[in-house]
Parts: sequence; C-alpha cells; structure tokens
Amino acid sequence: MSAIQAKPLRIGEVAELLGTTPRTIRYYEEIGLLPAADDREQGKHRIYTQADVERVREIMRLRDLLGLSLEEVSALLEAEDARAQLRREIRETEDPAEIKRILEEALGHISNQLELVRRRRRELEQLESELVTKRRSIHKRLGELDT
Amino acid sequence: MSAIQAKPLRIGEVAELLGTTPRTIRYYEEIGLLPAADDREQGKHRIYTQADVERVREIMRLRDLLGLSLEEVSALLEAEDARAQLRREIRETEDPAEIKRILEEALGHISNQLELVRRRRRELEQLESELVTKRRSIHKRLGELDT
DNA sequence: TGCTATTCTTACGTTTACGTAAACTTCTGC
DNA sequence: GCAGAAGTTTACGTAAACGTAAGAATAGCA
Repeated sequence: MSAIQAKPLRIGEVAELLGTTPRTIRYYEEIGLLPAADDREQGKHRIYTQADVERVREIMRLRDLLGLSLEEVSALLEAEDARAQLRREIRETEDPAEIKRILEEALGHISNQLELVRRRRRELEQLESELVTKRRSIHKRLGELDT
Repeated sequence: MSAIQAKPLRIGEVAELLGTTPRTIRYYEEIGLLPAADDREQGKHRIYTQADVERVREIMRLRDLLGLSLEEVSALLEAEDARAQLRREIRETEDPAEIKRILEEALGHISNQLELVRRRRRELEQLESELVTKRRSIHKRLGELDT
C-alpha cells in the first residue's frame, strides 16, 4: 500500500495544483489552519508533502462546499486532529471503556458533519428539481412551436 | 388557484421570517438586488408582498447554496427578470422564430444553472460518501470492542 | 390624540479573507 | 558560482457584506 512518497512541493506548486495562490496558503498557516513546520529556519522556503496538499484541499472544500468560515473550518479540523491524536493514543490504552468513549465521541462529530452535508445536499436537490421543472416547461413550449 | 393575497409585511417581519436582519434587506435594495418601489415617499416605511419575500429567499439561497457573490446573484436574477419580461412580450409577438429564439436563450441560462447545481451536488455527495465510510469504520471498531 | 415600537436615512465602522508592494534571501539550473 | 526565478517577511491595502449609532419620522393602537 505505501505509495511512493511524491517529491516535496514548494508553495507555488501547491497553489497552482489547488487553483489558489501562495498568499492564501501562507495565510492558512498564519491563522493556524496549517501546521507550521517547526524546523524551518527563518527565511527558508516552505516545503509541502502530499498530505499537506490534501489538507489544504480539504480546507478549501469545507470552505466552498459547506460555506464555512475559516474559523469554523478550523474548529472542525481541530476536532479531527484531536481524534487522530487519540487514535494514536488508543494503541497504548488497554482500557476498553476509554476506547469506547473515544470512538463514540468521534462518531458524534462525524454524524454532525454528515447531517450538515446531507441537509445541504437535499437543499441542492430541491433547487435542482425546480430547475428541471422549468427546463421541461420550456422544452414543452418549444415542442408546441413546431406543430 | 389565486391564493388570497397575504397581508403586506414590514421589513422587520420579512427579516425575521427569513432569519436575517432589516439591514440586509435594505442593503439588497441598495445594490439593486431588490426593486425599490418607486412610489414610496421619502421616509415612509417599506412594505413587502409575498413575492418580495420569495425573491429575498431566492437571493439567500443562491448566495448560501451556490456560494455566489451578490454580484453574481444579481447577474443571474437580472437574466431571469429579463426572461420574465420577454415571456410577457411573447404574448404580443406572432413571429415564431422570435419566440423560438427567446425560449432557446432561456433554455441556455437554465441549463447553465443546472450544471452548476449538479456539479455542486456531486461534490457534496462525494464528501458525504467519505463521511459515511469513516463512520462505518468507527462502527466496525465499536462492534469489535464488544466481542 | 398621544404613546411606543418600528422604521428611515445617513454615514461611519467592522470583519473576513485575502491582495499587493518592497526589500531581501534562498534555490536551482547551467 | 552565479543569474534569474521563486520564496520570505513585514506591513499596509481592499472588497464584500453587512453592523451600528444617531436623530428624526412613521405607523399601529389604546
């Protein structure tokens, strides 16, 4: 499974990949949405892994698709990060009650997100069906025109 | 069919109905998104019909659901208004070629919107299925915990 | 008719999410 | 090892979409 680690990217390449700008990526780091590599010396170039790219993509997706503010995205991702951390801790825990608690909390978060996404999807479907109806009506009139 | 014309509303009532504020509604009028009743004298209260409410609702829907800027919403609604106007003119036109042209233009606009909506919906569905997968994996682990 | 809640107008303020500029530094290819 | 492209830091700028405040006017109601 372990994919070959793609070559590290620079900020401009990441930006182009995602259809955004370096400024945006720096900004996300600035407000804590992206982790700042703590071993980067002042003035040195930032480097990004594939995982970093995915994270930025995820940020933009939540921002655009769900219309969340960056602060909301932040809260959401922090919760996810916390869960990821806990998942690592789980490996060292033997207490099944504790594991269960952690998993159930994660479940709660995911269910909440899912609710959000589903509500949005339903609203979009509503809008879509209204448009389809409109379109059909136009088609009908165009058809009548030919008779 | 003709529904009883509900009583006219004041700006605060409209705002509450839609979960927004009077300021927002005035702002939409200010930038031309909402028509300004031309018979309202300076200082008099604005009054809104049910149709007005629906228009504001539509604006907010396009804004939130599709993530359009108010300028984009404006362009989109102006196109719709123009079509509505043309539909009225159609009744006075006998030239079928002209009618056809108008209808086909409308069709184009609607199809564009539909594409936009569908793309968004598909993206949301993608996100949704990822969340479902995550959730299932957690459920599975919770299940294993009980054995 | 008077009271009070609501609205109006005007105008400046605010937040979010970056854009832009400048002066300097780091990388990378040759 | 150097030229040029890309990146860094700092700091001010900005556009969109309203928020807010003040002073005056209006509208529904007792």
